[in-house]
Amino acid sequence: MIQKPKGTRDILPDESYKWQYIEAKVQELFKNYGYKEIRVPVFENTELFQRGVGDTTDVVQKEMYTFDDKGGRSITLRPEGTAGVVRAYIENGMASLPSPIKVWYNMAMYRYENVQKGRLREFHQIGAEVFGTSSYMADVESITMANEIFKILNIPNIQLTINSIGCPTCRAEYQKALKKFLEKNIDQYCYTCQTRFEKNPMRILDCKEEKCKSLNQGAPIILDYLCDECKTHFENVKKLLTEIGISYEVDPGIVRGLDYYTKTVFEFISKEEGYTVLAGGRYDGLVKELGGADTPALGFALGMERIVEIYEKYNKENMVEPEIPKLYIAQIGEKANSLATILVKELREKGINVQKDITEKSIKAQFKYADKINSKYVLTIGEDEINNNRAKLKNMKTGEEKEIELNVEDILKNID
RNA sequence: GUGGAUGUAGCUCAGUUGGUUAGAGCGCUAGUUUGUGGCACUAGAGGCCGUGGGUUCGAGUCCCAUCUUCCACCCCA
Repeated sequence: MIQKPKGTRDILPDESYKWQYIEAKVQELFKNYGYKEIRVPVFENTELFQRGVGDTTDVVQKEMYTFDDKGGRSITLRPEGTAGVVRAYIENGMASLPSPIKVWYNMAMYRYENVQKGRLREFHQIGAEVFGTSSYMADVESITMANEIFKILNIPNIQLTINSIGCPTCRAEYQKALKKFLEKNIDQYCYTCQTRFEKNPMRILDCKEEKCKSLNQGAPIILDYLCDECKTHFENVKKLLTEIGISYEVDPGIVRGLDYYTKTVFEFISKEEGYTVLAGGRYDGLVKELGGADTPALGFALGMERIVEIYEKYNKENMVEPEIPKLYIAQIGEKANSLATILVKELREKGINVQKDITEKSIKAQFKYADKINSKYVLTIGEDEINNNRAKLKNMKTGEEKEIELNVEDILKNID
């Protein structure tokens, strides 16, 4: 048996309808916020992610599916959505569209990671990006829309945390100050923290070791180092969020793992599951970095596998129902089959979910099958029915049977 | 990349100190007065016991390796 590659999942029929439900809900919400769908390639030139996501990030350094194609080009399966969308924005001159430009996407991502709870090598993200606004109002609108997702899906216990990581100028200042602070006692920190020092010193502030926690007392905080512009921006975001009644927590420890973020960053964390379901932020420098005009932008992405898992947990009672057939036409004999085939075709053309036997089962087995697939009604056709042009329609739930005329109109009238 | 657990029918799992043709429940297929589902009964199909080595007269059972799945670190959605 050939099995699927590590870290991949099949989404079977008994689950896919839940995905469709969530996707439809989210997409409707996005539409009302003025977002339109964008679809971009699964693979891109490797350089896009190296420059966009950042050469030093873990994602680029050790998690990308990269290979040379037969033409010798270095190709990478997208590990995230933003870089490709930004590339498409630049390449297709979308800057000339009325600003702001809002797009959403729903696509698979690929990261060579070790598999664990809520983490796969192929996973799916729905994301939303806005181009052409540097205003804090865009940050708030984006966070508001994200927040709505959990409301419309009836998912509680989600914590919104926000932070500002400043612009390149103030962040550099901060990192200098932080390193200076950490340097004094770096040999007393745990091993992981020591390895974090060069690459990602801000992570040390998030360490759970008691020893490191106490050493971190009095460490400088990014928020104290923000330049005036970044500071005002963040204050405005917080103020408006409060005004419109969205509760949040400021967590100076949030550092997104992708290099392109600036100013506002945010995460929606499931308290039950302990992982982040949705995350995003502003990336004012990315469009320029990838060769476009200097364009402010921001966005977020949510993990489908994670949100489906949580959705199921909280919606056991009022779970969406899978689509079930309205009618099953049971048949006996060849003539009945011909008629059933025609009826089924015509009813389907009218948009009705109707099933019939295509396995040459006995009448009894046909009824069994109709019951298993939860068909609401069963119409039985045999010689007599064809001759009399009347047939019995059975309500499978109540067991009631009534005789109706054997034509599409009368069938439609009797199956509500 | 590191550490820990796991692997027997489609699914959930039994399988006794290594011993003959590997079991159950559910599901699937068919039948139980030959034109009617759910309940009950009967029968059937379906397993190279994750894979590859080794120990042994003999391995689902013991040893080694490897892969998968799950969990944690790192990192992330």
